[in-house]
Parts: sequence; structure tokens; C-alpha cells
Amino acid sequence: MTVPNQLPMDELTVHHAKLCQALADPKRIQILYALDGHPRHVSGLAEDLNIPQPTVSRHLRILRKQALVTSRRDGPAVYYKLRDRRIIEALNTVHEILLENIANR
Amino acid sequence: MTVPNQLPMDELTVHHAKLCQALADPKRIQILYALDGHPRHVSGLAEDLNIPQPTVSRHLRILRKQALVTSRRDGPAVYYKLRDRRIIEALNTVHEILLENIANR
DNA sequence: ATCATGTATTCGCCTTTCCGAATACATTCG
DNA sequence: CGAATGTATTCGGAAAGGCGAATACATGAT
Repeated sequence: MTVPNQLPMDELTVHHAKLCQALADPKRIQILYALDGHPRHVSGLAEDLNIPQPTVSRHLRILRKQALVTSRRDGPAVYYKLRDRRIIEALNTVHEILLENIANR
Repeated sequence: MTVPNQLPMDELTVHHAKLCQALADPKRIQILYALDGHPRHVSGLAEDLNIPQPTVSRHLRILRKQALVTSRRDGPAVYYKLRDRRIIEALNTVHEILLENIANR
């Protein structure tokens, strides 16, 4: 039995995947958790996480593009904060599953 | 002020990111939702989703590696099912955030 | 054993992602 | 206007991810 031609992928699902992709990097996960409840500016994050400032900026741009964080400028510094704390809940759920995966090995 | 050398990345966070990475593809998202409450075999998924069977198999291998799905063979067919339905909840949370992102544009 | 059905893997190619290094841009102060 | 501080971007290369096509592997029936 042959499989019919693939139809164009649902745009919403593509965006869904892109949002997940924004979560799929260890440094970005660290950044999101670091921002939870604590708006921080870029070099503050860089020092806390021991990540070079340009790298932090690049990751923040990715998170901003997916509207996971928002920024406001205060003098020369730019402060970032979470736009929706539910993203932390989603990450926590995945983390719980991860812990079980490790336990059931 | 110079940033100190980066320390080795927390292994748990690396795995956390890998788990998110497994969610970061539209076809895998489709597969996970298709499996929600309905164990399916490979070519059933392929037909439902209009995706070539080898492609489905490759994505299922990735999901299996992250223990998001389990498989059991029944004759020549292999049935897959979700290992933990909370992954759907995590995806749903991300989806809600996505819908708001689209609305607030 | 052979065939039919269903599943998994390999190969080659292309695209995407990530990083370090360097540099450009923005804001405030003197 | 500099100079100082803080942030963002670009470039080049390396690594990872995805796909179509072809093929190999596994199971059950005849």
C-alpha cells in the first residue's frame, strides 16, 4: 500500500515546533530559569551563568523572537523578563519526566 | 569586567534540553498527539499523518531514545504508545502560549 | 524455503544551529 | 565631543538534524 503525497504541514504545528526548539538548548533553559521571578540584564545573566555576553545576547534574541521574554532598556543596560511564567511550568513538567526516565533505567 | 571561564554544563540540563529537542519537530509533535490515547503501529501513523513510513520510523526512534514512547511487537507490526501522558500536557501548555503569541501580535 | 507484509537502517545531500572572535551599535557621563 | 559601559551583530567553521531513495531486517503464512 502506497502512502499518498504529503500535504503541506499545518503552519500552527510548525510554529509549535519552533517554540519547542527555542527551549531545546541547555543555555536557554538556564537563562529562562534564571529569569523566573528575577528580571535580569544581559551581563548579569552572563556572570551568573558563566556564559560570554555575546552568547547570552544571541540566545536572548532567539527567546525574544518566540516571545518567551520581553526586554526594556534602563540606561545602557537592557533588562529581560519572562513574558509568561507558564513556560517554566512546561519546562518543569519535562524535567519531571526526565527524572523518571533516569530512575527507570 | 571579564567573564570567567565557562564551567562544564550541568549534565541534567543537557538532558533536559535533549528532551525538549525531541519535541522540536512538527512531525514528532503530530506523532505524539496521534499516539495520545491511541496506540498505533508504524504504517497506521504513516497513513494518518501522510508521512512516509521510513520517516515515521526515524522519528519514532528519536522519541524512543528519549523514552517518550514505548513499543511492543504484535506479529509483523510494532505498536507504539506514549510512555507518560504528561508530555502531552507540556505540549499543550506550549501550545496555549503559542496561541497567545499569535493573538498579541 | 518463499512470499507478503511491516519495520528499521544506511547513504548522500542539504539546511540549520551553535560557538568564539572580533566588531559594531547604544547610552550615559565628564 | 570623547571615554566608559553595556548590548547586539557579523563572520567563518564545525556539528547536528532532516529527508528521499534504496535497501536491509523481521515476522507470519503458504
